[in-house]
Amino acid sequence: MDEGMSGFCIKASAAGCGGGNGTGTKCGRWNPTTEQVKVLTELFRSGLRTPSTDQIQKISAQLSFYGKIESKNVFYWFQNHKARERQKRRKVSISVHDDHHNHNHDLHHHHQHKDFIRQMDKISSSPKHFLEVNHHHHQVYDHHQPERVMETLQLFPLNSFEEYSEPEKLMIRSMHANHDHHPPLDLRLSFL
Amino acid sequence: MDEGMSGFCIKASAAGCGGGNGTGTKCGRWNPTTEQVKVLTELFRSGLRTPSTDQIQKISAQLSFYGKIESKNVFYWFQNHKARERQKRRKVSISVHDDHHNHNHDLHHHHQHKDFIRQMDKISSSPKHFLEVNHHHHQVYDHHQPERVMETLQLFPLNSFEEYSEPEKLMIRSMHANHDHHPPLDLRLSFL
DNA sequence: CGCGTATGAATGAACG
DNA sequence: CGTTCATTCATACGCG
Repeated sequence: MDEGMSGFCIKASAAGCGGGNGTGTKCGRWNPTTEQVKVLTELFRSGLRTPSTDQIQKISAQLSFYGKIESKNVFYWFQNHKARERQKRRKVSISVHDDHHNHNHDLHHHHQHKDFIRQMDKISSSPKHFLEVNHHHHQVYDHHQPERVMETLQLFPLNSFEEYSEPEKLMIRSMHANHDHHPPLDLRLSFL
Repeated sequence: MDEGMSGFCIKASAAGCGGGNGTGTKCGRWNPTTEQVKVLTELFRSGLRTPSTDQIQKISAQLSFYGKIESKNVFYWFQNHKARERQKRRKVSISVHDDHHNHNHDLHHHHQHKDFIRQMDKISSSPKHFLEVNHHHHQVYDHHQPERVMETLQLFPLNSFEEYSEPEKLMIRSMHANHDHHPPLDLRLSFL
């Protein structure tokens, strides 16, 4: 995943931040200024927890006055702040009422989705090699599909058998019943 | 994605969760190996976005060769990858443009596209409903604060430049309503 | 100077 | 599906 590629900029590219002025602007990750933090904190304290897109953009635009910032930084900031508050809070609450040992939680599995996921587990965790993922034309209502290839990709040095034909794995897009009956296409990852 | 695909990897993903529990490896959640990620990414790149049940099972069966994996992991992976790609693209935001005070240097910028991509904004939340700066109700966790956030919060002494007028990349995408060119909403942090 | 902590960033899992 | 939650990874920073 190119874009998903993440984590960190490789050091080599470190210079690219603000233009490489050597003033210590590191490009690795956003480092909020105290003013930025102050504003964000104040917004948070004012009750804002999950800003919308517009809010995020406005906020980051404003905060850019104090220094380099991107909207994703604002997004992450709120996500993290909220999460950590909850996290800390949770520790406290655990000790608060640590009773319930017999929690008869009526986990209402109220939707197929969950059931579906539930069923889905365990099905294929055994080391079976050999696959033919057939993939015919998946109807794409998605916008661009650069390449609708994936015609013959094989994932491994095929050598094995596999038998997953249980009748109970009818899930996934159960809502759509979008079943592709094994499309006669086996994908082959040649590069592997 | 873990460790960098740039080679130096950091965390050698836990090897064995499935085999035996002896190693005390915490198997809280699936941690894909780089090979698994590579395959999944390749499939995605090949155009696969919403694999069918059968495809999911086949894929996970194959990927199990590289390590523990369940079908639902594959399912979620595609869901997330698809969603995040869209999300990323959807949030083309403004902050990428100038850095007011710091608009110097335009030397050197030859980053690998990787780095370049990083510069782009991404992520944030998108409004499902018409939004106001005011968020109505949200999760169960936060429902204390006076839910009236800043109707009019401005983050600075309003002398800062509002250079939203860059016709170039300024197409903040807002899928729903809520655009009067300038939402009558300008944040004002009175307390600052 | 080497750690422990705070926090930015990423992503698996799940909800509505 | 888009959004949100939870957990983890990576790193900047401060302490001793």
